[in-house]
Amino acid sequence: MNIELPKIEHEILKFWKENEIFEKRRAKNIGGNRWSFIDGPITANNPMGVHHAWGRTYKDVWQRYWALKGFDERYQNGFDCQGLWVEVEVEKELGFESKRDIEAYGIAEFVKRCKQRVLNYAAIQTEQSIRLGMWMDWDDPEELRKLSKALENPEEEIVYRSPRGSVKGRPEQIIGRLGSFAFGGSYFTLSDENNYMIWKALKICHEKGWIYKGADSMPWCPRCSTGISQHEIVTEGYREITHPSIYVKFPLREKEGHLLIWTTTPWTLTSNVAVAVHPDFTYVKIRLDGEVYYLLKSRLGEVFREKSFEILEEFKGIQMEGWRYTGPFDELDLPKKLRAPEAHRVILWEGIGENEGTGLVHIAPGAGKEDLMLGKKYGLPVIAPLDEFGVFTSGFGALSGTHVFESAKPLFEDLERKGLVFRIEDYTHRYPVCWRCGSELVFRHVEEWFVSMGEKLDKSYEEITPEEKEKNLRYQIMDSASQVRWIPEFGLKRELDWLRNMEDWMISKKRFWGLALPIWVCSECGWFDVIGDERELRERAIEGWETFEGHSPHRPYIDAVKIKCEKCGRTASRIPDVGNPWLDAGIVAFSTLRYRDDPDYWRKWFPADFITESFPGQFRNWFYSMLAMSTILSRQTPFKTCLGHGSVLAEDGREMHKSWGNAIWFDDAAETMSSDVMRWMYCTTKPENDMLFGYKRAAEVKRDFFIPLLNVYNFFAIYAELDGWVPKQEPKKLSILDEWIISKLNRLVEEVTKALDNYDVYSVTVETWQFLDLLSKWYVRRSRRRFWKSEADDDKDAAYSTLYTCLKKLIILLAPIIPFITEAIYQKMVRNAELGSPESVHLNDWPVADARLIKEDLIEDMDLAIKVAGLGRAARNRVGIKLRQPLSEAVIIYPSKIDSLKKLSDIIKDELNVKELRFSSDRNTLIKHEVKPIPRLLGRKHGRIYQKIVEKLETMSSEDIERLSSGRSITLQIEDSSIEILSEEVSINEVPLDGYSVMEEDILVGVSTAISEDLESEGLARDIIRRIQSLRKEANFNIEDTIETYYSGEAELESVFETQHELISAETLSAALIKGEPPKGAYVKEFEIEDMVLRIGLVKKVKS
RNA sequence: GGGCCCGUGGCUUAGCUUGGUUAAAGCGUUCGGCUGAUAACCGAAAGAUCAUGAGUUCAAAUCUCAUCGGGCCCA
Repeated sequence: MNIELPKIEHEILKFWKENEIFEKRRAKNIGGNRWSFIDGPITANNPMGVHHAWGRTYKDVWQRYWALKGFDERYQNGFDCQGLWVEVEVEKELGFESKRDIEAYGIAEFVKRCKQRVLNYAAIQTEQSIRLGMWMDWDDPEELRKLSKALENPEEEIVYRSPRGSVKGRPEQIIGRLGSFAFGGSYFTLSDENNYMIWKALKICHEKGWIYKGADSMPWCPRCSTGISQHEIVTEGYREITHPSIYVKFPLREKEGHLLIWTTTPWTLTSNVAVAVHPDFTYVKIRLDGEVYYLLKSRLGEVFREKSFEILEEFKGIQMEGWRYTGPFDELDLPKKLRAPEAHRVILWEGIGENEGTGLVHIAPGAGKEDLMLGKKYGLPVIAPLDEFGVFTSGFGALSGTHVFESAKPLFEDLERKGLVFRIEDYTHRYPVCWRCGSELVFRHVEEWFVSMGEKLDKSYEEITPEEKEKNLRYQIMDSASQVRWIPEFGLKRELDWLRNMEDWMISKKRFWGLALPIWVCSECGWFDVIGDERELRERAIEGWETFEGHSPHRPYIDAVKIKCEKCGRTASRIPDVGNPWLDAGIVAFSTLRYRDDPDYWRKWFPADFITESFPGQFRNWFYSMLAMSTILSRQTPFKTCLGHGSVLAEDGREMHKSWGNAIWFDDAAETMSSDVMRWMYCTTKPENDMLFGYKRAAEVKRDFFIPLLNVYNFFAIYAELDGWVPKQEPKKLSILDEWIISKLNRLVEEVTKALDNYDVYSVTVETWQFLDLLSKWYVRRSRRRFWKSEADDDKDAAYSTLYTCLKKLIILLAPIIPFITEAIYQKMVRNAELGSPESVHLNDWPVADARLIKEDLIEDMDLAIKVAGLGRAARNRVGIKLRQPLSEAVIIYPSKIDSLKKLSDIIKDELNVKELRFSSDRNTLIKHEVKPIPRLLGRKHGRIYQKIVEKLETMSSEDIERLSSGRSITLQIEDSSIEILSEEVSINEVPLDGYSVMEEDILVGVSTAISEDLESEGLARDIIRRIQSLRKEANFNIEDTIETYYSGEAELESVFETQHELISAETLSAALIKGEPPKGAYVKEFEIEDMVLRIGLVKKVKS
């Protein structure tokens, strides 16, 4: 088989489609045990990336695995459809700059564009996912594109071919029902059911009193008139900017002097309410030029520089708490109205740093995130100075109507007039900007809708009582999270940590394309209610229903519907906000499992056995929103096991970026390295680590795993075809090598099954790779001669049968991970050989290990034999005798295992190319001790007679050597005197016996190095055989062709052809060895063997 | 400011839960060998202060603490 993997994959995709293999697998499993998987929706806003492919590989691996085990599954992919990301892309398409452009364009038209974009990218992602090998209940991508186009003619009825049959209707209605049970196919979070299901959940929250209108201070782009999320800032939204910073004096009311504060956003001074100090830092009261100031001691040098000042007092920040001061803009209407002047005081905050400013931080809850948090804590008023375009609202005197970007100058002039300026200077810092238009962001106070998470109680989760939990969603969600098996385990810790700290869930977003939040508010009295579903809305509608009817629950049509205020009797309208998109994704364990229309179905599939997603972000996004929704609706977890994985980085260890030139597009990767290689790369990465993805690694994986796999198959295929071998019956007699690899195989089946049951595919790749390695590098290598044999005996049949079984089981085990190449091998190998075998590798049953076939002893012994072979080769290597040269014997010293190793003698003999194998438990069979005097000790001690001692030592008896090497001393007779030699006075080395080379590692192996004439001639014969074989190949003869061999050359070589006649002709399939010139047309070549010339000619013998 | 993950030969990683011989593997490098599976294979060699420091212990890559560096998240 060739190794152009992408080409094979396209063929397999065609095969699956034409033969409806996936449909057959599903049909086969219907009614079986259920395995429930819920797909975390992929945002259908751009093409799929290689980072998506990691998680999607996991998803497919386990869906396929449980399918092979006969489990019934749902196979529903999900697309995330609503939210700002889609809006932004559509705005770019249309060349829009701000929200105002959208309003001018028309919300209905804009929303239509968003739907179209989502459908188009869902189509592309569907195609890409199919290319990756994902088996899902896919909508036809062309049909999705058709829907997208059909939106241009909204009134025209069309026919949509859904996976479960054709349906007719207006495009908007069809789109609203995508993914429904009647249609089949992927779920889309824009579907009517998904949206209404969220309504139901929100209504439950409202009934429990958890929905409220609150306020948050968020980064805001005055130009685009929209809030920017923290995430958008972090990814690409900081720039070095120089601003005028100002030191301002806040006069104290009941004490002498001023608080000295510092800010880089002077416009926020208009909304100042308090001043914060760090409770533990040291502050000082100082005098400078006759004025008294308070500030952080460690900032003195920076703030006053060379000026001379006098420290009057030192104290901790906590002592300043409650000091009252006069604010810089207390005369303005709005601060007065909101009673800011009365609220001014010093508060405590541990978030203050020591590296900039004065250590006194001016706090404006209407213009800063932390400010608002502190304001809440201390019950401070909130002054919001800017409207949505960044202009000062009324109530700010001369500043009203001024844009925030133009406000610095008038502000400074005003402060100068009041004598409150200490110093103004430029300050450069990293400042957030809008990633779309580059405008500097401001923090703006906005009213938003929240779901209360419940009070953060001042004790650990374990200590929360059932009564406390009853009212507190936060701890209820923790209960749910604790029911999950998190992989890796630290997932639970992280999720609980997030839940412990999280603020109330802000569910509103002031945009256009998204969930229509089902909150209706009376503009007169402020009463509000949450609508729970479409029927309730219809019942309570007092106007606008006709406008809405027939539309999906999206803006603008839903906004037409009004209900009656139950408090004052006037009209209540829907709030214009759309929902946080994590509501959309969080509800899918209910919306897609038919919670509303078929509770039995829901109970069957809920909770999911398994979900898997990339870690970054999901603890606060999908994992969280799933848990939250499910806790609200059912007080339990929606998924039992959650497998998380890291991020995909480029091969240089950095994030992939188009502009850095290190990004790899999914489509390119699939067509260059192949989907199987990608999938294997993902599965060979430990999920908790980030992975480095690139073509270099892909080439490595291909070379190390895919090519050996194909080589083993090719080896099998070549000979099986030659012999016409097909699996018929159980082989009569397995060789010891067969039994060994079958043991390994069954053990592998056990281990792979266990690992996949445990959601650990990494171990599967390790185990299968090791098995393939042994199969290829030991079993096949050692078995080659069995396949070459010309006669079809039982041993040959056993070899075929064993290799066939190993390959077949191996590819079934690997099928979930690399579904293409395993299918390709299966089709060629199994389908041709076994009548009635399943049509596809994926239609097989998962292999079951036969424990009786696992021979632990044999596995151990073979490991040892492999080691012995290695040591033997190393011993030969050491004295430079090449492996082609036969030797008379090898000796193995390993007392404990001699008997079991004897069974493997033939294998070891052949591997080491020795005639005999000798076993012994006596090391002295191979080595002797060599005793050498240590001159430094003996020479000094015995002086003159030292030379005589040396002589004596050279000829000493083996008993004496033995005494010395065991640590005892000996006595030498020299010139009538007895000399005692201590073992410390000599160095004792182990050396091989003459005629042997040895190698030791736990086990001692030696080979005899003496080469007789016969052995030498056989070695030469092997050299000659090798040359003839390579010539056969060069001549393109078939493996089974018989030849005539002509030779001439140096006499010594010529004589080998006579003495080793049989060996040479048998090995090379030579019918005759003929001395002399070859005839014309022969394939001729000249060689050199050990500096001797040999000329060989080959002629193919025509078959009679 | 807080939480979590990671740091092991030139490169990529295993080992850490449960401390115990000489820290394991692949790639790369060098030398030698084998080969009718050949886009392979086998043997050997060189190559690691296991991020740093302290502690616990008879014994630490492994447990504890601190520091440094990379990453994720929260504030």
